Amino acid sequence: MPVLTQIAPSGAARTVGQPDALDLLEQFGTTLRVSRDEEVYAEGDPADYCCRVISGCIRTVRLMEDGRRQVGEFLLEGDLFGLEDVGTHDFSAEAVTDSVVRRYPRRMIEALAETRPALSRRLRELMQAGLRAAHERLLRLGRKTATERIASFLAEMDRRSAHAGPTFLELPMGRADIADHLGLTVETVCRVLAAMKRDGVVGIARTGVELRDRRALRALGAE
Amino acid sequence: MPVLTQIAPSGAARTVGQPDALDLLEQFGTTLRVSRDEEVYAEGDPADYCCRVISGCIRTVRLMEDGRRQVGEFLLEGDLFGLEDVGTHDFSAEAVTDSVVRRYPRRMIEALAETRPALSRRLRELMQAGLRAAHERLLRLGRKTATERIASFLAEMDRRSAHAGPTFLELPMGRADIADHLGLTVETVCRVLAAMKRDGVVGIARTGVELRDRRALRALGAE
DNA sequence: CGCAGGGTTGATAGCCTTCAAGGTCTGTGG
DNA sequence: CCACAGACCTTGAAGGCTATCAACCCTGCG
Repeated sequence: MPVLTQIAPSGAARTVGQPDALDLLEQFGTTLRVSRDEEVYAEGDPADYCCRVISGCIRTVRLMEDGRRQVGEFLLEGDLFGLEDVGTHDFSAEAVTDSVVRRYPRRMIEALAETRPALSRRLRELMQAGLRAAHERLLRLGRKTATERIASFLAEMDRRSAHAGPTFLELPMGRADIADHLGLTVETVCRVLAAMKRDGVVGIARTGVELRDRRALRALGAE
Repeated sequence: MPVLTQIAPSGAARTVGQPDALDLLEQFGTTLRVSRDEEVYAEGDPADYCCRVISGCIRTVRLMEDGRRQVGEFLLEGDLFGLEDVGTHDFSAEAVTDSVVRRYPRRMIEALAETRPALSRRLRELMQAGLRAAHERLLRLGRKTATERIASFLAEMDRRSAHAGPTFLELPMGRADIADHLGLTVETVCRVLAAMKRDGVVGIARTGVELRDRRALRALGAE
């Protein structure tokens, strides 16, 4: 099954048949099924593999001694993760929903990158994108209010999602995951979403939000 | 002058004469002098160059409409920056102190990386490190208290610094820069530092802190 | 010697958290 | 098909951490 050629470089749908340098890894990949809340790998595990989300949603998680939790990022269909870890994983990776993950041995990636400039370039591009995203989130956590964080998070998910409906944005993760991603509490996430609903910016469902006013949302996100 | 061979991969002193894949870029580099608060490049500038700190300290900065400011990171001697930007720079880069920066054309880097696996690998390593650092900072901003942020920041700077004295940690940046890096205000930075001083963890000077108790500092940092 | 910029300290306020109590949905078993 | 249990979500009240506002201090420099 030519899984990878169905999946876009950045997670959006891409023309089937377009070759991707990452396809070079395909023959060394193994498929992994992870059910909801199951770990793909744990913090501290040897970072022998890089992974790619085939379907579902994965979160990276860092846990502090006292239980405080940071969700580093949410990975969607097509996204790679675990690429940055060397030696051991700094964050664990857990399934937000039942997911399928394809796993590639890091040694094989490194070896192939030595002789395949296209792959090497592709990896570099992916990490550049990861860095830019991380810096964006740094601003979000460092200087934005709760409302701005949530608005910009929704806008980000909107951009990254496969756009099932033009107006409904699916959020596979629970409120707690969102809170731990944005440096907030569950209660604040609920309250802010409720306020946005009152203002007619979004409609709220358990599984996602209806984007009633994307312009207002962007404005609230202060981007 | 073989500048690069004097500078370590990770910013720490390295044996002179050890070849570094980055040396390949050296012939295409140009040296730039930037004085305090001067820009190396602005947000939105075309990202035609990657830079490296030869001496001094650089900060990356993102400004919001209303004046809120996020300092993405501080770059010290040997650090590369601007590596992640494609098209245009997402953050500006400014000199914290009078600095010397070496600048390499991105096209040249890309071109060389195509044929030099060692360089390509090195770039990948640098971005991996950058990603890990960014994720660490995400945890810091998302889930840590003011005291924890400052303690872990000091610990980070201690790790990265060239260790002039074994006990005095130089902080080239002002309190405002630290605040904007940690998502705090100047006043909070001052108060927390004062509290740490009262507790005998650090001594305070305008230009840095004396690390009186590194163990206590790590504990305060909640790492 | 006085000024300017950065640093420090104090008082008050506000945003978000914490603590608490329902409410709602989903899946499971009768 | 329905009832129930538990997880998740939502809403309310009170408190705390950090921001804001304000004043003062210190230090380097013209």
